[in-house]
Amino acid sequence: MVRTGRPRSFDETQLIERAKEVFWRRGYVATSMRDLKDELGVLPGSLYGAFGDKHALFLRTLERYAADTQRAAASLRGDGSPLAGVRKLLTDALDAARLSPGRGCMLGNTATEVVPDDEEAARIVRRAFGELESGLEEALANAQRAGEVRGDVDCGAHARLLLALVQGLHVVARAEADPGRLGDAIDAALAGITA
Amino acid sequence: MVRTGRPRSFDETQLIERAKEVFWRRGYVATSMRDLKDELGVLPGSLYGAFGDKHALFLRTLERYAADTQRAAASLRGDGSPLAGVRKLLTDALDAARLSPGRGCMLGNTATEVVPDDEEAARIVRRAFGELESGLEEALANAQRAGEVRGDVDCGAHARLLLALVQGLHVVARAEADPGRLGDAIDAALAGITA
DNA sequence: CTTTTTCTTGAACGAACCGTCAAGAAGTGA
DNA sequence: TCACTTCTTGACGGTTCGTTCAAGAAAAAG
Repeated sequence: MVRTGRPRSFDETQLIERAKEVFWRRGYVATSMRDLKDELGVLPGSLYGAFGDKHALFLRTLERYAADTQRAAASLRGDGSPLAGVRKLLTDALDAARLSPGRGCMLGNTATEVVPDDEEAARIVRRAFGELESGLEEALANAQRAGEVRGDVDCGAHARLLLALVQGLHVVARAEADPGRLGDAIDAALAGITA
Repeated sequence: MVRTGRPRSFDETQLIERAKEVFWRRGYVATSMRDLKDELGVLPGSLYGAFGDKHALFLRTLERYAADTQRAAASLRGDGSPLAGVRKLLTDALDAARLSPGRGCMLGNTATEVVPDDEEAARIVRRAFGELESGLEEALANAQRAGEVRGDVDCGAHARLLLALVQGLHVVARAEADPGRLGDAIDAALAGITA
């Protein structure tokens, strides 16, 4: 069956990408449908027709963000020094916080702002955090096998530490006049486990 | 000059304390003046008369929260094992997250939600984070002198690590089904520096 | 072409928002 | 008691919120 009727004037995927930027920067509650209309250049009727309502659109953008995070976690399994990969994930997070202050990590923002009142958003965030944690744990275990990390280190516990550290860096960097000052916190976290 | 006119029917300090709970739990934007009216049992006219507007009342509650945090940071300078004090501060944070899920740390919540658009709130959060950081650094230095922490540890860097860890624990705990699982992240953070 | 279907447009809706205000209540000072 | 001051009360205004909808536009199907 071929699809009939007037075609969409916008690309849905691209629209979600741009809506993601808005929700990421401003948060769920503070972003109004008027904001989205202005920033996306799409009138309310079309937005509601394509996505349902504000909450559904938000979940779509959050899922997209989570998918990006999953890709970053998966790249930890790539080749090269596992420990260097872990360090890169941490410094990338801090660099992002330095370059785009006031944006943070959308998963952390969502955990803080909407998770208490939104079980669907909670599931997405929980899964993304879980993937990040297990990706870090695997990478640390690989680094351990490669002799980059001391043998007595609890990789699971350290993965949780690093996950919390990433989220904490995003939070603290927002209030810091010079977020670069936090770089040595990453060194400190890794100094304790390197062989 | 003695104060004339009808006296307040409520205790201002107590009201700020209760308003703090509401803002802490729900955040700034999501808390309406109607919510405050209902939870505090004080009508709008009195609230505006006593505090000015919603933003001013919020800053009062944030300052109170920051003062509590400062007290916690100051208690790190108390007697007893400095390292044990540091550990207690971390485990207390996690316990709070376990006992009151969906509340987090009001400083971190504010850093995420309102700091990008509110320089006054930013100053309060920045100062509180600074006090926490320097309190942790002092405690670590004391622990180092007492031989509880290895001599080659950079106490400033590790203080920043622990500050970010506390904030990160609050964030990650919100999405975690069993926040207690994060306890070993604290162990991991301290295992790397103990003598 | 006509019909049918889908999308776009932008005005409009009820609800909720923050903040105000006039009237009454409850104190102090003389 | 009578002024005077301050606080309380709750209705109200102007704005913004998320959402809907009727009318017109643009494509496919026959």
